[in-house]
Amino acid sequence: MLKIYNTLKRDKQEFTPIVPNQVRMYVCGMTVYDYCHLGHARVMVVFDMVYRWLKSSSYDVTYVRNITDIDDKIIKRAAENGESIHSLTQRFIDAMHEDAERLGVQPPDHEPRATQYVPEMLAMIENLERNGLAYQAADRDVNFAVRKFTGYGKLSGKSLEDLRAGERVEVDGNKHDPLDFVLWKHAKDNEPDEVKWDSRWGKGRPGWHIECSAMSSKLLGEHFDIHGGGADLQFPHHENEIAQSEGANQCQFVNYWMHNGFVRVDNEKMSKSLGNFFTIREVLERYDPEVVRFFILRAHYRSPLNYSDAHLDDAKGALSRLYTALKCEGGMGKGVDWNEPHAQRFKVAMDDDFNTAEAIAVLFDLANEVNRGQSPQLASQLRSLGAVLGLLGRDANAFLQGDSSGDAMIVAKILARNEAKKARNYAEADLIRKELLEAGIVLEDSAQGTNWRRA
RNA sequence: GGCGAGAUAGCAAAAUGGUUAUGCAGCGGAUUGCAAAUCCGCCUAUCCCAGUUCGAUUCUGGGUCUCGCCUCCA
Repeated sequence: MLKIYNTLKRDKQEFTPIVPNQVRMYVCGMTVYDYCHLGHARVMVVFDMVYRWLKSSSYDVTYVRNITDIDDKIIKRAAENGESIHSLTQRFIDAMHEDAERLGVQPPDHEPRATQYVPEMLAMIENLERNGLAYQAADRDVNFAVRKFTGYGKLSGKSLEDLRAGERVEVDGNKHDPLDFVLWKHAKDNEPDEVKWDSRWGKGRPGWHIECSAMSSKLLGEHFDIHGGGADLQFPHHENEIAQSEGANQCQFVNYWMHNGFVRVDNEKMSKSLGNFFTIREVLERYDPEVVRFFILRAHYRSPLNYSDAHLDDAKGALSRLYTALKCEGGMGKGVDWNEPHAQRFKVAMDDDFNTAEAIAVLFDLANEVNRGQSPQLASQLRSLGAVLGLLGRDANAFLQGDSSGDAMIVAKILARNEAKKARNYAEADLIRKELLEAGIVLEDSAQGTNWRRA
């Protein structure tokens, strides 16, 4: 029985889908005005893992991850670049897809873009206005009246009083309450036509939060199972989504809220505003994408994850151990035998709020068994369990030898060394091995011959 | 200031009211021409102070420290 930590209840709960055997899941994706960084990689990988586990558990899953392709930063960046909004966002959407694919992230079932759902957003805002929860202010922005929605703060555990006491909310004279947030931004003269849509409140563009409410209810229905995103979206974004969706549709919005922890650098949140981020592509220049995926999944999704080269080096070594065990596999994985003890432990771990750290520990125990008995069956099991997490999909040597440029030279050196060994010229043999080691090539002699891998 | 999360061995990271986490690193042994890989064995741990308990790293209370949200953020 799957249990999920539900932010809404602050507790692990048994997962019961609204419709038996079906799961509808929405995850907040990226705002596309720049390359994705490692924090974005974590969201994509974590919810990809959730998606895979749900499917592996025989659920029929509909997974939606949106793309925010209209917002202040996008407008600003496009203006700076002297390029159109569409050209800018398309460029970074393409880059995001490239990054995601390299990290082994499966495409969601739907990837809606905000700009394609403006009519749905306007319809929702009309609903809110009809229900007395939205108003057009003097500056012609349409705002959500936070005070009119009972239950505001139930996700983030904040009360309106607490929030007001914060005094960090900038006072906007046009809002009835400083905490009211914008649903529809009135068009400014200096903005390009590309970001202006007609509406009964005048030309304008959507606020940030409304897109997720509109797109999720359009694609998944007004009431669905799982909504996820980074922990920083809990407030205000997800809180506001709840207010909008429940305010407009008059029914429960989401049953289970999931939030993943941050990627940190030197114990600090990795973020664009702090400037301490590494883009996915920067990291992938130096590390194998599977190492990065493994690094992310080795921690529990709700825990903080410190990024450093040392930690990625460590992950690389650990993943190499798993691939080394795979060398004795006969064919490729034949599917998981769920009755096998390791698979059962794996399942228990995954069903316990997606405890991938524990599940991966089981993989290492299994690798040890494989190595002890040189069992192709268990090796196949290891590969198949890895596949459930989107790991261990490659040929063992392909992973261990990595970039195969220079293969011919390596093979030639190994042949020369074997000749020297045959002639009992160990000084020469060791010299060749040392040379290769300095080039990052480690040799492994065995009864079957000499194998090599990259250090 | 308000609200929330967390402190586990050299590093990383799970779990648990009593019994091996796991990976990397380290130490000893097997194997090897020597190595590497692998196997066997070992070493390091639960922030501090009270309380509950036969027994707490785990539960409760207090403290210290760290991180996050309260402003755009995955």
